[in-house]
Amino acid sequence: METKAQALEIAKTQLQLRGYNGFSFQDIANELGIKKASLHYYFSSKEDLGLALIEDYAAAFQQWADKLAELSPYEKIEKYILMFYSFAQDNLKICPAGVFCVDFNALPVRMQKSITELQDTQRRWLEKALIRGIKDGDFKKSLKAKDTANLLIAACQGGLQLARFQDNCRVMKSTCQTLLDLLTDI
Amino acid sequence: METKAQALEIAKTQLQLRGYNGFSFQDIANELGIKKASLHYYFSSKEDLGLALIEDYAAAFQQWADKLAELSPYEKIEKYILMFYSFAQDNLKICPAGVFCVDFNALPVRMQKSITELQDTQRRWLEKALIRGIKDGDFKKSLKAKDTANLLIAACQGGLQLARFQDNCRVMKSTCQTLLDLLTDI
DNA sequence: GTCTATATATAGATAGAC
DNA sequence: GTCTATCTATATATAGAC
Repeated sequence: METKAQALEIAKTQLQLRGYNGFSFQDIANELGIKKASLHYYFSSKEDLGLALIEDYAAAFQQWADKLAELSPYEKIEKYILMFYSFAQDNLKICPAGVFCVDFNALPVRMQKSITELQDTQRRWLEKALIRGIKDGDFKKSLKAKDTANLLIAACQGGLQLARFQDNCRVMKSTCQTLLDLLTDI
Repeated sequence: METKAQALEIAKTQLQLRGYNGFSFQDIANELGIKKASLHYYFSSKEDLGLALIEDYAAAFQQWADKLAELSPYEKIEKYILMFYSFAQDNLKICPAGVFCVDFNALPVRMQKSITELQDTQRRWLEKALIRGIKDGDFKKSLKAKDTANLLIAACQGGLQLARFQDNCRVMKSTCQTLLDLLTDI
């Protein structure tokens, strides 16, 4: 399964650097040093590869979230932002959701479903942390958890795009920090 | 110039619905009822079309901004959000910058420059409005104009993506309204 | 300005040998 | 598992007729 895992890693990088239509089996094969036809042994179609990518991201998020179970709501939100920031730090990558959103209407239905599911999972995770955080006083009492979760996601995804345009990953961090300050009572 | 303008309109719609690599000369030609080869009379290459698209957006923004000269800083920001919201209302379109950001690394250099220029223009416009708005008390005194401008752009672009995923344009509006409330002292 | 015809490149995908 | 060879579809792009 070594080759399959390697192929997935390469695909993930390409996806976040050049978009879903911005890389091909050929690109992955080149980097892997095999022929593109060989890749069909692991992924019968590009849709198949696309689904594997999304599942991989979903599994990684689940694993990541499990590790943070003991942290405070505020710390969880901080870590969430840092997870996205680590994308920007790595060659100004943007997030997979931002990538798939663009050609969403042109994607196979199964991929559309898988992506929205992943987004829903993340939004619910944020919302849950925010509900407790608002109650505990980590965040402003006046906030609505649902709207705030959406705003956080938007700031992260939008922040990554700003970083790429401005060729400076710190822009993403300061943008999200500005929001974080606004969410806490000062 | 009628046909050229029509082609640009179709391209703009396709761009915001399916991404830059998500439509072809063929698609435009079909909708226009001509042959794809004929389009090369107006746009010698897809890069040429891409540049025309960006210039078109830039001109539209300039025109839009000029009309708002008399408004208060707060009203300007409100209008800025509404401009993006009108994208979401129209078949859950996302913004051109969000589209081009994804395949940015795969785009011709001239397009990259043109896009970042457009983004810079919008950011400077926001920043200028915010500097006055913060001074006038429209917005919180503690805000930094530059960071706030970035946060607003991120919320708009990210909000459009959320709307598409959640298949609900109002999500974009409530997300930005949540931010707007945070930016004003309440 | 628009057409037909064609060139060229590349994508995703399959068949079958090794 | 990986290869060669091949198929089909589609993209951008050009030449030249009308």
